[in-house]
Amino acid sequence: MTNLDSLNPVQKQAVLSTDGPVMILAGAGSGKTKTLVTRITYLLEDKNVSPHQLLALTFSNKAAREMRERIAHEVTMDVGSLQITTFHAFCAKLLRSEANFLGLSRNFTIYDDGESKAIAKSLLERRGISTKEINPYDILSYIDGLKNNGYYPGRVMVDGGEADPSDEFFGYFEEYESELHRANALDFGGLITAVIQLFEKFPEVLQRYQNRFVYVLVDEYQDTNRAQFDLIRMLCGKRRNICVVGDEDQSIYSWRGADIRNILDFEKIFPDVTVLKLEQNYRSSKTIIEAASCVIERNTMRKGKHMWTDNPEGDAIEIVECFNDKDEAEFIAQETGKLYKAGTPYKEMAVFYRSNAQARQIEDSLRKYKIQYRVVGGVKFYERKEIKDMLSYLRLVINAKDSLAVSRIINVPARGVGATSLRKLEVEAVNNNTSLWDIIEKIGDHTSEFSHIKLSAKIKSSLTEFVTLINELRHLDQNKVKPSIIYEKVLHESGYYAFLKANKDYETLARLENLDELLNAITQFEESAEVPTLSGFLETITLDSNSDFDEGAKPADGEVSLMTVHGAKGLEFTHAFVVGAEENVFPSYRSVDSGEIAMEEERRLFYVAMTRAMIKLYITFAQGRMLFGQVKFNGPSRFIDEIPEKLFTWKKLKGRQEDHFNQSYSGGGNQKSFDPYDQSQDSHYDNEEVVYQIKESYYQPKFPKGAIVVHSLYGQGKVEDSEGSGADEKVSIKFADGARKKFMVKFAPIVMA
DNA sequence: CACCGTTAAGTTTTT
DNA sequence: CTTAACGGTG
Repeated sequence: MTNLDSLNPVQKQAVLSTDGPVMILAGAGSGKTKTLVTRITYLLEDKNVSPHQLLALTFSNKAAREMRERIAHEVTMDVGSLQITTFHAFCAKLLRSEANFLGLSRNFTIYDDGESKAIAKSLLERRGISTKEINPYDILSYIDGLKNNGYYPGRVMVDGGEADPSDEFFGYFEEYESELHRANALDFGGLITAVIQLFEKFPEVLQRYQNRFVYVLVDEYQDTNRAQFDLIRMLCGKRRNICVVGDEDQSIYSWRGADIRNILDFEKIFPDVTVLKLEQNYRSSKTIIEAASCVIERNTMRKGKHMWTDNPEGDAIEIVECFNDKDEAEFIAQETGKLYKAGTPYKEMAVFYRSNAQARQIEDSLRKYKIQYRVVGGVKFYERKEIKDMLSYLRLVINAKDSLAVSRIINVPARGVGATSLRKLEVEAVNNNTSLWDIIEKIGDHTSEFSHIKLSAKIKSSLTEFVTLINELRHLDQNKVKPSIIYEKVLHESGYYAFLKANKDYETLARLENLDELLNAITQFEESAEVPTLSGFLETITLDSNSDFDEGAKPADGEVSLMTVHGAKGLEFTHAFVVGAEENVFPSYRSVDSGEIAMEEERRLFYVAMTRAMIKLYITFAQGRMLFGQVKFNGPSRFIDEIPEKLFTWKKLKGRQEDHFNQSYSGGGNQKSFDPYDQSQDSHYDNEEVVYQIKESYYQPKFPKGAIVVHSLYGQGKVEDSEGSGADEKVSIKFADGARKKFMVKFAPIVMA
C-alpha cells in the first residue's frame, strides 16, 4: 500500500481523486512532483492499474526523467511500459507506429526551429522576395501560430483559430506544409497537429488509444497550447480520467504559444472538475513567500491562490542599488564569495537575469574573483555548424527525402556543386514533385528522365560519388551496424574531416573537438539505449537537445548557477540573486509598452524568479546600465515597488567599487603577473595599448617552448610547443593535471610564471 | 565563391 | 556595444 502519511490533506486528496477530471493548481514549492509521483504510485499499487494504461505528459525531458526515476524508486513493479514522456516524444512515437495513415513513412525527420527557418527562407527565395521585404521569422510565427492552435490544412476548427485563406501568409503556410511533406518531415508543432489530424480522420485509431490510456496526467499544464489541449481532450474523451497540474502564476511561455485560457477555462470544458489548490509552500522563508505573493497578486488574470508556509520568518530580502552594471556584477562576485566563506556551497547559489546578454558582465567578475560558476543554457552544442553538418549526413542516411539535409551538405566539403547547380536541382525536384535526392541519384543515369539536366561531367561524377557513399551508409544502417561506426565512416569518407583539417586556424581545433564530442555522444547513446539505432539517436537529440553528455567533472563545492529566469523554472537554491531589476530590463523594454497582458507575464516571471529562493533573496539593480552602446538610467523595476517595505532592506552601494579592486588585486606592481583588472590585457581590439603590445612582440614568441606559464583558469603549465609570433602566436601547454590545451596567445589569459 | 565591410537591430526558447 | 546577415568586391 502506498504510504500517504507524509502528505498534507490537499496533497492526499490530489492523490486519491483518481477518477474524473481533476485540476491541481500547485503553487511554487508546494510539493507538486511529490504529489504526482505518489498519485501514480497509488494508481499502480493500490488501484492495480497496469503501467501500460497510464500516460503522463510533461514538457521537458528533464521533468519526465525525474518523475520516472522517482516512481521507479517507489514501486517494486517493472515500470518499463509506463509512459512518462514529453508531448513531442509521445507524438513522435505514436506517429512512427501509425505513420502509414497520414502518408508519412515511419522514418520521418523532425525539423527543429532552425530548419523550419531555413525552409521559410527558401520559400521566399523561390518567389524572389528578399528577406528585407518579408522577414522569414514573421512567416514562421504565422505558421507556428496556426499550429499552436491545432490547425492543420483543412481542419474544421470548433472554437476559432481557423486559418484565413485570404491572409497574405496563408500561401506560405500551405507551401511550407507541402515542402515538409515532400521531405518526409515534421516540425515540432506538426508533431502535435499530425496526431490531432490522425485522430480526427481515423476515429478507430483514436479509440485504440482511448481504450489503452485509462488515466492521463499532464504536468506543467499552464504551458500547454491549444493544440496540446485538443490532444489531451481527445485522448481522455472516453474515460475522462484526466488530471492536469499547473500554476497559472508560473505561465511564462505564452510567447511560445502557451495559452493560459487552458487553465482559466478548464472548468467550462469539464464542469464536473475537482479543483484542488496546493497552497502550502515547503521551500521558502515566510518573508520570501509573502513578498512574492504581494507581487503576483497584482495580476488580474489568475484563478487566485494564496501561498503560505510554516517555514521560519527568515532574513529580509536584500535590495541592492548599484552604481552601474559593472558594480552590480562586482557585488554578486563579492557576495557569493562571502557566502561561500560563511559555509554556503556554490551550488546552492544562483543568479537569475532577464536576458542572456546580462550574463557576460557577471561572468567576468566571477572569473576575476575565482568563483566557480556555470552558465546554464546558452549556445547549444547541436546548433554548431560542424555538428549540424554531420547530423545532416546521418539524417540523409535515415530519410532519403530530407532535402534540407541534402542542400546543407551537398557541397560540404566542396564538390563543385554551388548555389547555381543546387538551384537547378531544386527546381527540377519541385517541378517533378519529387525529392532532391531522387534527382541527384538518377542524374548520372543516361536512361533516366533527369539525364537532360545540364551539369558538367565533373559535377555529375562527384554527385555519383556522393550518392554511392550515402547508399553504402544506408546499407550499413540497414544491417544494424553501430551508429558510431557509420558516423566515423561519414566523417572520413565524405572528406569532411580532411576538409576541416586543411584549415589550421584556432576555430578548427574547437570544431574537431566538437566532432569528437559528437562521437562521444553517439557512443554513450549506444551504451544506454535498449536498441541503439541511428534513427533513435537522431530523434533523441532533436527532441532532447539538453541530454548533456559533456558534463565534465564538477568542483566539489559545486558552481554558482547563472541562468535566465525562464531557465530557472522548477529549480530551487538556498541563495538567489535576481539581477537587473530595472524598468526596461526586468520588465523587458519590449513589454513595457505592450499592454497589461505582456506586463502580467513579466510579473509572473519576476514571481518565478523570487520563489526560487529558499533562505535568502537578493534583488539588485543598477542606477545606470550600458544598454545598446549607451548608458541608460532606467530606475528600479516596478516589481520592487510591489514588495512591502517591511520585507526588505535597501542597500545603496557607494559609488564605484573599482578602486578597491585595483588596490587588492593589482599584484604589487609586478608587471608580469596576469591582472584581470588591467584593461590593457582585455581583448578589446579598439584599445590602442593592445595593438601596441602585439606589435612590440612581433618578432619573437612571447611564450617560447619550455617556458613555465600560468593560465588564469587552468593554473600552471609548461609550453610544449609554440608556433607563430605576434598576433598569430599559438602555444600548446601541458598543465599540472596532465591536460594538454592549445591557445591563441592573443586571446588566452596566460602569463609567465 | 570566399572574404570583408557595411548595416541594422538588439527578450525569453521546455520540444 | 555587440552580433548577425546582407551585398559588394577581389
